[in-house]
Amino acid sequence: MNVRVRFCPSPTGSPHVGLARAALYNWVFARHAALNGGQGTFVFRIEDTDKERSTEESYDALLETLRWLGLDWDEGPLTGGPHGPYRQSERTDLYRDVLARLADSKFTYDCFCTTDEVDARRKASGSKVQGYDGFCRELDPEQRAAFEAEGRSPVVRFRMPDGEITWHDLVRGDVTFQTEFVPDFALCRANGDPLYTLVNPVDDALMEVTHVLRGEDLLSSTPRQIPLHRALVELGVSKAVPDFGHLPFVMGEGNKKLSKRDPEAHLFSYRDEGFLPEGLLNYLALLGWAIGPDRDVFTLEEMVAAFDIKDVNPNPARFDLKKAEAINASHMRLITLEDMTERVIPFLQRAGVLSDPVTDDERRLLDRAMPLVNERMNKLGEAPGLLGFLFADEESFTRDEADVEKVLDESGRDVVRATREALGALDAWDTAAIEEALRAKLVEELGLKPRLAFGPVRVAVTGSRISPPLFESLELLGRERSLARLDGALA
RNA sequence: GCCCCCAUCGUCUAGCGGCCCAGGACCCCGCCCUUUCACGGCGGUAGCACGGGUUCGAAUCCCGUUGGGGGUACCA
Repeated sequence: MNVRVRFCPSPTGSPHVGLARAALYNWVFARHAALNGGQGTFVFRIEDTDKERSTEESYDALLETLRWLGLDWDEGPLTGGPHGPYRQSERTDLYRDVLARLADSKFTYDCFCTTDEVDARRKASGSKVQGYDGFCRELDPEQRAAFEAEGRSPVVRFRMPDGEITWHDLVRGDVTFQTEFVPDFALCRANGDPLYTLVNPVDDALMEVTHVLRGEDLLSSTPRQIPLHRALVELGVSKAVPDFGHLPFVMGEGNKKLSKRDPEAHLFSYRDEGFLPEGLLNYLALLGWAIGPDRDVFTLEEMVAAFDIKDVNPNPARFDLKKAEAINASHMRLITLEDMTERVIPFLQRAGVLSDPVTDDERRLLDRAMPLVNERMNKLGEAPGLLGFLFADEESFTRDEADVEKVLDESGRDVVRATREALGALDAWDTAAIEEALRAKLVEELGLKPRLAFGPVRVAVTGSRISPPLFESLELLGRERSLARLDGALA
């Protein structure tokens, strides 16, 4: 099967997770189609016809989103392709041409009505149907001249056919609309600017898109787009009407469609917190699709092999941060230690834990420390909190105030004093020796429970009650610095 | 208002007429492991929205009700 799908966001605002899920499903659908000798093409198109709202910043963010997720596009911005340009703002001539051909064949007509006039007529007639009433459908030359004499310029409307529009939705099955409820819609503004209603189907036609997989919010625009596609086929602009599949919404906390306003929605916040792209992708995939009855962690490749649009669940899914984090955590355990080390470095640099570039000493210490923390992290962003104490010099090292208060009270300080004494007398400085010395001193000699014995030492040395294993940490910190930290805790 | 979509544990889902007094995952709660925190292991609570059909048999098919969501622009 020859499949051409597209991802066509408009560059307004910050990319959100619903967008990423749509990109993922389209991408996977294309890659799956290419698996058994078929062809699958993933087209990336920018819908920036709304000059008011589109921004260059948002355009860049869209590119960055796909790059970060690792969803490569076969045709689109930067890479180009046979159906370019891929930004609608650069395709105006194409739309003008199609518009002219549609008008010549009477698929469209000029409409001079104002919104107020349409509303007034609807009120007068008592019609339940919202939207345009077709008033200008058959304007004669005199009426037209009269409107123009008033200084009005027309919008272009599509002439909706009578009857019903039915399509077999790839995720929902048959969907039917009576066209009496789908009024003639505007394709282009009075000032000549083409609208989404025109450019989206026209580009899908021109770019030979075979399958339109998009959000459910566009379900009700499909009965308008199908007749337009049919018109384009009739005019020879395209060969076929694409198939449609409407993906379920991604909902937020309040059971509302996740919007760009919701903080939960912002894709980059996940990246910045240290989600792995493969972890987020895996979670997003789960919002409407399952790889099997008792499995929910998988790789992109596995998803490509198993994905079928027919298996996509039509009901809306709620975004659950806890589950997203859990899935991400599973992927953290799937990557190698070396890989995780590389990925964690930018987070440590941003937090000021490591220099940029990383020095040789830092690198050596990091390589020794990573095995202590790699299974303790669920997100890359947790690294600075876990490892910071190892890299901090004594001036910048700080302890968590609440932890100090809780653990380093009088008895805690006694423990630290005893520790200082035991470790100060220690010859060898390795994990085994340190553990042996501390157990002998604190547990056996002083009779402390391990929990009470090591807690104060942990806070004294790492600055927190939560840290990598203590004895290993002491070894990595080194004798001098460890003793200095113990002294510092007593000062 | 009108049109359309949706309906299995709190959440994401498996289930496409008998294998289901419904399986997995997250969350939550116990227990084990344990120098903290995580990891890991074991166990537990919890669901087919409701009402009619169809059928020998319904979570699965049909109709209705209720509930939720979206659309209703010279936005996308």
